[in-house]
Amino acid sequence: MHSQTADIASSPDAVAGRRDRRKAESRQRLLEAARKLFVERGYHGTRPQDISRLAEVGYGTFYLYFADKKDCFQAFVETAQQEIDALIRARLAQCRTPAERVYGVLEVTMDFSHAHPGVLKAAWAGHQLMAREEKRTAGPSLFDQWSARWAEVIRSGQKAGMICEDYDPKMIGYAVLMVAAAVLTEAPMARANKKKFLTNLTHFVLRALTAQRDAEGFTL
Amino acid sequence: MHSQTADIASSPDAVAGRRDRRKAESRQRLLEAARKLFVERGYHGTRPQDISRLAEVGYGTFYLYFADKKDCFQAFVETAQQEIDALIRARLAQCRTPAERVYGVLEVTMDFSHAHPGVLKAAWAGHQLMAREEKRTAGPSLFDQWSARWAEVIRSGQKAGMICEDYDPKMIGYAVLMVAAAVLTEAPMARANKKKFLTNLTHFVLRALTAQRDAEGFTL
Amino acid sequence: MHSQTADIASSPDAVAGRRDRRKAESRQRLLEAARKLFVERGYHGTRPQDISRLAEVGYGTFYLYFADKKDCFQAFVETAQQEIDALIRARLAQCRTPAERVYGVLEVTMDFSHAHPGVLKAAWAGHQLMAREEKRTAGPSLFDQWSARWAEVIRSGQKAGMICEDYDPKMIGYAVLMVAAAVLTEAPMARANKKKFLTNLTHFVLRALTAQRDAEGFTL
Amino acid sequence: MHSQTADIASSPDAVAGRRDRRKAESRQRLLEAARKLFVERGYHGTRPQDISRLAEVGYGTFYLYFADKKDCFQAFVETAQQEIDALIRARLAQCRTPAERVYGVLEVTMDFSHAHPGVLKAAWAGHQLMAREEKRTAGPSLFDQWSARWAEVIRSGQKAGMICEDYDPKMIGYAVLMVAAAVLTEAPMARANKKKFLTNLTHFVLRALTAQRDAEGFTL
DNA sequence: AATGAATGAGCCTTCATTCAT
DNA sequence: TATGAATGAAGGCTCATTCAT
Repeated sequence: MHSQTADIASSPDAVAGRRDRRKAESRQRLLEAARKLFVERGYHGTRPQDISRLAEVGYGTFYLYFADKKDCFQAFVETAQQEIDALIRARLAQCRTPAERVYGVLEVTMDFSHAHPGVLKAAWAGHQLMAREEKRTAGPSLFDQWSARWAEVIRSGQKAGMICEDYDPKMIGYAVLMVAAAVLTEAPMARANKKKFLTNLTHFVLRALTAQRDAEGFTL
Repeated sequence: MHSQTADIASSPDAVAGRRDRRKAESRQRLLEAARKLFVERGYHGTRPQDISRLAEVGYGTFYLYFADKKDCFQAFVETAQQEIDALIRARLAQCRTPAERVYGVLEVTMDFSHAHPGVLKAAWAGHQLMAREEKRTAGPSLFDQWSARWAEVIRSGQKAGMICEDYDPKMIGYAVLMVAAAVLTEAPMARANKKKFLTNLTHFVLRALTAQRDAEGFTL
Repeated sequence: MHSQTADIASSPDAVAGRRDRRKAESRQRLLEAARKLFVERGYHGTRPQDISRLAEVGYGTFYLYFADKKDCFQAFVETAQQEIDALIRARLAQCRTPAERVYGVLEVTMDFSHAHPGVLKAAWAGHQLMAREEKRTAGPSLFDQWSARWAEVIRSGQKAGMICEDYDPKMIGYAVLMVAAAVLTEAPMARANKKKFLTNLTHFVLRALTAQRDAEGFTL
Repeated sequence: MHSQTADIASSPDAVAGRRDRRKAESRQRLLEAARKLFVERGYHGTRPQDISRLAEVGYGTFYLYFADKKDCFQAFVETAQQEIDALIRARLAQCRTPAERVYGVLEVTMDFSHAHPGVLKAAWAGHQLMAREEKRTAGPSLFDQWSARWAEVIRSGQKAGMICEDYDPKMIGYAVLMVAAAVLTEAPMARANKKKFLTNLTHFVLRALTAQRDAEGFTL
């Protein structure tokens, strides 16, 4: 019984399989450590060494999985981006009206922000940091993607007659994004009274978007 | 014999005066150089030496006017803050209705942002950077101050019955601030079509704020 | 049961034989990769990992065949040395007069240098590198051996009355060696006009060596 | 009397002058330390730190005077080159016949090599090292320059009928250079019996160059 | 007040080597 | 025999700050 499992376990494929798993584990642990530290101390306050130590691997191991510190940070940003993105997509799939969508996205974002405090903030701030220092930012940023998605929501809302037609979708998409970003800047009031904050923001956005007669007195 | 040479050169007061002017000049030049560099290269990309060189003073001179690099950065932030603040105050003094105020603030902010590209963005981003690294941030941040001011605008608008009464002024103040911040994040669309961008944002905020019957269909 | 499977596969001897061949193969491939890389990038520019990868064996395999990087380098040097040595010996066996020997050696060296560009140069330069860093250089260097061989050629030429008797064989052996080294330093002119370069050098050395009346006018 | 000298000493120009002297001193000490260490331990065995420590300046000071380690090494090479160059020029100015020139150059080189053991060798070996790693080698190498100079000597000797006309000056210049290089490779025999070594080499080169009937028996 | 050479702790990164599989 | 993930000492270099002048 020992020899049998041993034979199976020691086949080249099995060895490679175990190695791959080990490898994936290391990367995962480094990424988790990186997230924790980047969030707590920011990009410049975090050394590759610190990440390695927290991940309980050697210093050099860091560079087996990331080309350099920047690469690791970008991996962190992308991971956070994908996580929240998946959540938002899932939520949006259940929403029909623009109102539901707005509320849904804000809620998901806020929930994520509470479950993983500082992550989105760090990812966002750091992303801008990177943007200046080098141009190798592959693809459109988190910011741009979400902005574009909001623009799309607005465009379809306009077609359905539910959103003011005089809006430029891209510009207003950007504005909505900024309001949503209020959630992740971690204003003290947001932590203290989540539900109320969420309701206020949602009303704010929906009233801003909803097609209706403008109140008298604000001709520009 | 001392008085004699002094007479020839200038009176003690005049000497002191010139010294002060010279001193003020050095500080001023350092501050201008700092602004340029912090905006162009960011906090971490700017060395005290760079600032000194651009200001055409000795390296050591930097430390005659600033305790350290951070101190200099904070001076830059405060200066930018005061400049825009003065402009906003002046503009608000001419506005009566909330609508005017909103439009006015957005316009002033945008004009400043175009006149001094990157300054507000750098000041804001850098401020957040500082906030994490040390707690010695004197006084409330640029962000907090403006947020409070918007809250005040909203509160008074509510009293006048022009702004929805169900809003929490602080929370919505924060939301409006975020939209205003869209102006200074330098979205490409903002530069390309300033007037349109401004109009869109203003409409957005005003519709969000204005007290009126909610459209049917967005019960939360 | 063991013998059975063995029979099906192959006899123990055949297995061992294949293993040896495999082993020799790995070493051979590592050595070839090492030569290529040491020549292209030099000692310090070549990592054991690079050699392993080019040889298409695992990183650890390198250390099954070489104690360390230095050991591998020395193996490369020795191999190159043996190769050219064998060629020179073969050529010398056909030469009778010192003139023939000189020309023969220069030609062989040059041919080798063209067939394997950079190898002798790298071996020579690297050898000197090693010499400083550690004293464990086993045996006399390539340089010393050849120098000694030239000394021998000269000594025998002097006995035959064909080479100036006032020369110290070792010193002049060294001088001839340096001229021969010109061949492997890869001067641009050597590549461009091989035949002419070779003729010039050979004449140079032979005239220098040949016993004859000195021209008037160069009393030292 | 004190105030007077103080006034003179403290004038801005005097301060600047003292600073410049101090600065030049630091560079000089770094360069001397660098030479000592590069010669003793070679390029890869010498760390900027070591150089700084030996020069008794801070680690960072090194980088005030050299862009990087390579730059420092090149400065060392150039310095050595200029020193020996000046000596050779001075000597050549006194020589009339090619014979004198050859002997003169060999003697100067050897004297320098004895006075500064290892310097030329290190400079030469290191120069080749650099050549592979980067192409920013400004201007022609030590090697190329000297080779060209010998070529010139040979060309003029040919015109005067003192050097065989069938030689290609550049190729033979290269050959002579190699023989001269024998001096700086520090063969053991060179140290032991300087005068004899020098005489042997000089005879060797002069016989090689001198125009005369070739001995019978070495048609190529 | 002004200067700029000097400083050295600390950063990011590499690579020869090991060892569990 | 073969593997390749893991290691961490060591390397080159930067930069905020000081201090003698």
